[in-house]
Amino acid sequence: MERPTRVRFAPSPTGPLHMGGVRTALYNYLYAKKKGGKFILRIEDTDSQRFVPGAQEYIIEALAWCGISPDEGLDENGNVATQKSDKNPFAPYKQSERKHLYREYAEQLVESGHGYYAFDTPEELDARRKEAEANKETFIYNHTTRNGLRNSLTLSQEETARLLAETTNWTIRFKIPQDRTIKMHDLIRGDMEVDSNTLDDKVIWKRADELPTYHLANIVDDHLMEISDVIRGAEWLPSLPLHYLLYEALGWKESMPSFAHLSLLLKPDGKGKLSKRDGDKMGFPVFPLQWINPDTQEITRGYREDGYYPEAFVNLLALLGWNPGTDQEIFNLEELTAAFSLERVIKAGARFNPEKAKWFNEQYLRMRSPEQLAEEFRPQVEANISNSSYSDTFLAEVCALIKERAHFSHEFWGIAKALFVAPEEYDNADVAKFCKPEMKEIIEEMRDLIAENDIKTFGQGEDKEQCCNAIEELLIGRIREREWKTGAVMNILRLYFTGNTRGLGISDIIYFIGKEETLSRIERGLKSTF
RNA sequence: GGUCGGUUCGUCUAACGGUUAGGACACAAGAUUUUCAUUCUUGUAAUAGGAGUUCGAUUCUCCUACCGACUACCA
Repeated sequence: MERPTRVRFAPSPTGPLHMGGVRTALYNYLYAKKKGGKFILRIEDTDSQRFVPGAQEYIIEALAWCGISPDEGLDENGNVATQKSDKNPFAPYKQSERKHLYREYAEQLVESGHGYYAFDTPEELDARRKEAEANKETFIYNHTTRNGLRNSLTLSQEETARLLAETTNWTIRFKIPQDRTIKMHDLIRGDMEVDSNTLDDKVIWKRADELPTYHLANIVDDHLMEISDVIRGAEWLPSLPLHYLLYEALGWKESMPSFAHLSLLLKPDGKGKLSKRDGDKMGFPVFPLQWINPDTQEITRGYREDGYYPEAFVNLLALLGWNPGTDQEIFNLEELTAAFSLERVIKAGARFNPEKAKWFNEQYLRMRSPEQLAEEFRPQVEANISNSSYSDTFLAEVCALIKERAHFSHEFWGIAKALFVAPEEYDNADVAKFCKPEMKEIIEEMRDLIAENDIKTFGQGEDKEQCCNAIEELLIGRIREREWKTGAVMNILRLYFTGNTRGLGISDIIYFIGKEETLSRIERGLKSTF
C-alpha cells in the first residue's frame, strides 16, 4: 500500500541551525521531492527552558537561503503557520501552540495501562542514580525499580488523586513492557533489535509546564500530520525502540512511519562531532548564516557571510554522507533530487573537510557568467574608489579575466586592484631582484615603444583578445629583437603596474588601464626604483 | 559503567564474493606561461587486527580493538 510521501524537518529553536541540521533538512527535502511528496517544517519547542529568541527566524531564513523551503509549515508571510489553510492543513506547526493536544494522549496511555503518574522529584532520582553508580550498578527506571518508587503504580488511588490535584511537579511516564525484543527497521541501517529490559520508563508529559517531552510530541505530531518517513540524525537511534513502543501503545502501529537515521558530521581533525568551537578554532563556518547571540552579542560566522554560494553549500552538504555512485560531484538541487536515494546514504560518520568546501565554491564561481560576477564585484570597486563609473561591460571583462584566480568573489578586489589603481609602493625584494642598473635604459625604451605606438585598449572598438595579442606582439617583438630576457623586462613592468611581480598578465593590465595610465605608471616606477 | 551504531588512501568516497582496490580534495613532481594563478600529465597514499565460511573475502559470520551517539521532568 503506497501512501503519500510526507516528511518533516523538526528542529528545536534552541539556537542557530547547525550545518548538520541543514543536511538533515536537505535529505528530507530531496527525499520528498524525489517521491513527489511534501516537505514539512515543524518547530519543536516543547522545552520552555531552552527557547532562544531569533532561533526560529534563523531556521526559516537558513532554509530559504539554501533553497529548500518547506511545502507546509509556513504562512504567506514566511512565519510558522498557526492557521489551517489549503497549504497548511495541519496547522499549527509549532508544538507550543499544539500543547492542548498532547495531554489527552498521555492520559490515554495511563488509562490503557501503558503509562503511569510519577511523583519522584529530580533530586530523588538523582540520588538513586548516584547510589547505583556507587555500587557499580546501572539505575534503570523500569520494572525492576518502578515498584519501589513513588508513582500511581505503588501509591493508593486516594493518595494518587490527592497528589495529582495538589502538586504540580508530577509527570507521566511510559511503562516499558518487560522481556520484549523490539525488532526495528531503518532505511539506511537495516534491521536492528533491542531488549526492552534495557530501556527506561521515559517521561512523556510534564505537569510543571503542561508540555509533553520530545518523545510524545514527536510521535503524536508525526501521526496527526500523516508523516510517512522520518529522516533524522543518528542521535535519535537509541530512542527508536521507545518510539516503536509508543506507536504500538497508542494503537498507531499500522500507520507508523518508516525511519532513517543519518550519521553525524564529525570534526575535521581530532575526535567527536562537529561543533561550533571547531569552526572558531579552524577558521571555517559551522552555521549556514551568521548568528548573533542575543545575550552576549557574540558573532558566529556563517557560510553566507563568508561568501559561499548557497548552491555550493547545498552541494557540499549533500555529498557529505551520500554519493550518487558515479564520479559526478557537482549537482544543482534538481540534479540532486533526481539522483538522491536513502540507500546510498553512508552509515559511518562523515568528517567535514573545509578545503573541499572551498573547492566546491570555486566550482560554482567558475560557472557564473562574467555579468553575474560583475554584479558581485561592483560594490567592492565602489567601496575602494569614490565616484567610480566603470561600465558593466568593463567589470564583466575584468571578472572574466580573474574568475579562475579566486575561490570567492570577495577576493576579486585583491586580485584585480591593479586594474583600477596604481600601486602605492613596490615590493622591496622584487625591486632588489629585478631593478638592476642596466635595466633602466631597457625599460625606458619599452616606455617609448608604448608611447610611440597606437595601442588599442578597452573601449576602443576591438575585442579584448585582439587588443591583448597586439600589445603582446609589440612588447615581446621588441624584446626578442633586442635579445633581452623576457622575464627580466616583463617583471619590472609588472612591478610598476601592480607593486610586485606576481599576478596578472602584462598585456591584460595595459588593455584595462589604458595607454596613458600605463605610461604614467612606468614613469613613476622608473623614478622610484632606479 | 550500560545500550545501540560505526570502521577502505590524511579527508570525502567507489567497488553482483573474483578489479593492477577506482574517483575527488589536499599534497608532491613535471609540462605550459613574462611572474603568480589556471590548465594538462604523472606520482605518493587505504580495506583496523584475529579467527571462520568459501576454490576465492574490502564484501558474509564471530571475537578483539578503536571511534561515536545515547544513557534528563533537553531536543
